[in-house]
Amino acid sequence: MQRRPLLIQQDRFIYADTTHEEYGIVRPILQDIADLIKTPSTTHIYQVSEQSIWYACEQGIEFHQIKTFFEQFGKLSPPKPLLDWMEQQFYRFGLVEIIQDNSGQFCLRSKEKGLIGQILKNHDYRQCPVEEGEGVFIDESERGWIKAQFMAFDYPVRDQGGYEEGTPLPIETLPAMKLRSYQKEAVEALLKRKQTDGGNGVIILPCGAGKTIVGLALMAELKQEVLILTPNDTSLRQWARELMDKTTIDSSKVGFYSSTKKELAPVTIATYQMLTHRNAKTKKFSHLPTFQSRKWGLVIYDEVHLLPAPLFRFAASLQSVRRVGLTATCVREDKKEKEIFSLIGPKRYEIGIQSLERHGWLAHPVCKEIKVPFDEHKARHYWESSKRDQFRIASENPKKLDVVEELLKKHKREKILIIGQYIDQLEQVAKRFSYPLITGQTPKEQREVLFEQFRNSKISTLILSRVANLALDLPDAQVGIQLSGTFGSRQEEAQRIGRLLRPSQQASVHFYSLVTPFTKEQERAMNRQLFMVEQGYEYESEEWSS
DNA sequence: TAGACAGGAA
DNA sequence: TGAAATCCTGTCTA
Repeated sequence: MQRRPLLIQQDRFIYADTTHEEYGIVRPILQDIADLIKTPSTTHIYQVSEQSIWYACEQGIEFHQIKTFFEQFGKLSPPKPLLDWMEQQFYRFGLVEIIQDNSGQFCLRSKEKGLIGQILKNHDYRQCPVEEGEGVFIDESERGWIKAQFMAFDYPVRDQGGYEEGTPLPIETLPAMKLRSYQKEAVEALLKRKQTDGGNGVIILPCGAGKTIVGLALMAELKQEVLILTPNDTSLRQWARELMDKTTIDSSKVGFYSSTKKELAPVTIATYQMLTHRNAKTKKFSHLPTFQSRKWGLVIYDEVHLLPAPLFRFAASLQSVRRVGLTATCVREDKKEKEIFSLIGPKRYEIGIQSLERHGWLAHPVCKEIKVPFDEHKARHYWESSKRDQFRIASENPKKLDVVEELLKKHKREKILIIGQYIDQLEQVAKRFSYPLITGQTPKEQREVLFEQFRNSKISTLILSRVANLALDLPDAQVGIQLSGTFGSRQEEAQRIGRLLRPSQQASVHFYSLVTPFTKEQERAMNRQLFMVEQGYEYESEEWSS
């Protein structure tokens, strides 16, 4: 009993001993049923959540299998309350369904009597006959709303209502576009159960793994009109470019719907903000109705983790349309994860950096955390400052610049990106090392010029503010130096490392994270690093001394 | 008709 | 927790 790797607690936390010989066996299973929360030294702390269990259900895992797993690898026998709670979650999954009967009417049915009335209080629905439990007829347009209501009470509804077909659109991918094996798998995972609940969901692929390609392949499979929603202008253009390059579609069939142009076309690419915009006086959505007027066969939510809350209503109104969310990061940190689960769909496909690296599609990342202590003067300043200012003071630790100097020397033949969060700090770096700095203030043309020079190796090093997080047109680099980061989001880390990992001739790339030890910044940095740990990599830690 | 810029939003 | 970036609309200029 004693020599087992897992400590399973009643509070849904699981402590895994990473030095244990069996950790390699339990890790993949843990990742299927729980979320990684913290990684202090030789322990990985996981947490079981409602969604992590539903995901397991989705994968076809059964309750008794988890129970056996816990019994086999737990130091102690698993706590009964936890098992009961988990069993309850398994029971909830699939308890409520939406189906379409032979006459085309939608029916919401529950295996448990009274549940529908309890959740949809004050709403009268006509009873519909079911073999077990109870059922009511609902209107097609209510599907999204109803699913969201049930989700609010932790009942995930299995939507088997199928889809309406969109307006046909002839589109093929060009022969030159070869799908990689995992891209093919992703497309199949999404479409495998076309008629029921298989045409929607989330696909998780690391940056640089070709999410757009998966989108194009889906379009070519379905051959119906498409609405593509993206977070910004750059990815808007990116989608258009890829469509032109890799499919048979004519540019007259592709429309931009953004601040400058407002075209609706068989393939329409719009920004999220466009859809969320409200009229200042009437408070009504300015553009939503326009989008609802067309018969889409597919809606693609690019970077679905950025889906803004007001858009959930739009998403809810489009439940009869096939939809796919594309993202590079686990959506699960987001408080809105449940809405994405119920309105876009469950995770259908995920592949990690490690498997892509093994096939040579991504470079091998070497991540190092360098601890840069304050000098005495700054240390005093830090401790005397208010809690509010401490994070920034630690982030802007001037000693970090000395480390940057060392790193620049060490990697002088490689292309380097220096990334930071505070403009003041970045300006200091730019001044000291005489490299160009790009911030949100930098005009677009100037950015492009600098990117081009960097690509041609005319400049070896660029200094970037948060513009780096989502800018798709940023060229490849082999070294990333993170001076400071935001309040510990894995997403940010994912984007920044992903930036470097884009397929390149380089076998490995280096990512350095500069952190002031024993400060607020270090706590946050630990959370950010979870991203790579989750992906199966470890950060090496190093103390810097001058 | 296009672009530049200010101001507001989330 | 807070700073920075982005996108939208409307207005002005050429």
